[in-house]
Amino acid sequence: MNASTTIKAPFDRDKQFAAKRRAVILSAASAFRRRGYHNTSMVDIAKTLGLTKAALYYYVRNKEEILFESHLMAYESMEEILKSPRAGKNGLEDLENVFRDFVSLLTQSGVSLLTDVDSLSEKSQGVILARRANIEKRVIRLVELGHKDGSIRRADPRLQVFFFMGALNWLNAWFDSEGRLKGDDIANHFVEQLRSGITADYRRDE
Amino acid sequence: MNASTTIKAPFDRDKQFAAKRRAVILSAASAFRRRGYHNTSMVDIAKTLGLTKAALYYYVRNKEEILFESHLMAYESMEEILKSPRAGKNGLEDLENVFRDFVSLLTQSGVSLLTDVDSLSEKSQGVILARRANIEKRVIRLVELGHKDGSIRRADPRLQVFFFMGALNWLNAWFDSEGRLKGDDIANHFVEQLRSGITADYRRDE
DNA sequence: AATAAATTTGACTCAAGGTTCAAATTTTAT
DNA sequence: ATAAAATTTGAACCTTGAGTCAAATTTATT
Repeated sequence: MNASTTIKAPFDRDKQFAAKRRAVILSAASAFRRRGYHNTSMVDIAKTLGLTKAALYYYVRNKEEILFESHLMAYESMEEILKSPRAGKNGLEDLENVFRDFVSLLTQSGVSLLTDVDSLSEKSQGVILARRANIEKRVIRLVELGHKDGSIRRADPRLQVFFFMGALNWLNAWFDSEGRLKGDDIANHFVEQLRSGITADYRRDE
Repeated sequence: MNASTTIKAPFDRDKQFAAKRRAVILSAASAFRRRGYHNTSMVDIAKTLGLTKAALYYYVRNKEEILFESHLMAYESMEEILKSPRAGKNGLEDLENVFRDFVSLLTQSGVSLLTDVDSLSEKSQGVILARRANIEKRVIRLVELGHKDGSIRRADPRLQVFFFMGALNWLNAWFDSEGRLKGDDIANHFVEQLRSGITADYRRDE
């Protein structure tokens, strides 16, 4: 087993380190989501991990880096969803699938969608906003696809996207304070409302 | 004109003071909305008003009070909208009117809907959250009204409301960085999407 | 013009919290 | 068992920004 340890050891180390670093960020991100970045101190973060403030600096350069990585983690997950095929029979269904996965991600995986971009340095801000813009653009493309194949009503795609992306971001404010709701139920409900709104009847327009 | 000044003077004073105080809060609220509460210093607020930090304390007790009043101002405007009759011919139309007014308020009046409740003292937090809950409850009632009169599809009214209230809060993140959009256009678009979602065709469900 | 009241300011205090670092502790390798 | 590397800590430092206050300035009153 010596052979295996000497070979696996350094690999394990890096993995352990990466895992712990990830734990730090996930835990912090969750706190940021609930209480906000500036209302969460490094001591808070350390305590919930059973560590000391100073120990955090073994895993991250500074507090801002945690915020940066938190944002990144969420966006990477969302990009992952956008990459996966899961194609329906038209643009609308594709969009529904993506949106459902977004909601499930945010209600079940522990990944947090944050909004505080202004607490980042100018540089990081640029990276994060670009990332977000990229995701938005891809979602907008899905909508435009739906326009073309006739599955989605024609209108300013940008506005259409902003409207329902708001529902995702607003989740932070109320989800899990309403513990009785299952993530999947929310996802299904939201998809339905994304598609058909709230009207009961069939008439288009006035 | 002496007679008028002696009579009007004390009244004018209070009015001027109140007006200036209001200006402080509105200006600060706008900055809070764009940059966030903690990324806006008292010096920042003072500077945009052509004042000194110390002068602000002539108008408010402390920074938190500004945040509190900012929240309050938005919620009062929203309650105002909810109070006004403007009744349509069913629950859905009532809701549409309210929602349209909400969007117009937030895109045109300078009133800002903030989300940072955690930076308030426990006491103020209670007041603000109660206020918000009250507004939500009234909107939920409108939805339930629509359920009863058959104008709104039956589903968990809470979830229905959370979905489209998200669109309001998300406005902060993108509106006025997209300067070319008129507030009324957004309001109309959003009402349409609130009602009918984005699907192009008439079929209900699958 | 003189006085009083209202408003604003500069200079200061103070606390909170992010960051550093040398030393202590724990874990791994030989 | 011992040395080396990795991890954690306590005790500081340091910056930022909120809040205070007596004095200065501006505005209103007689």
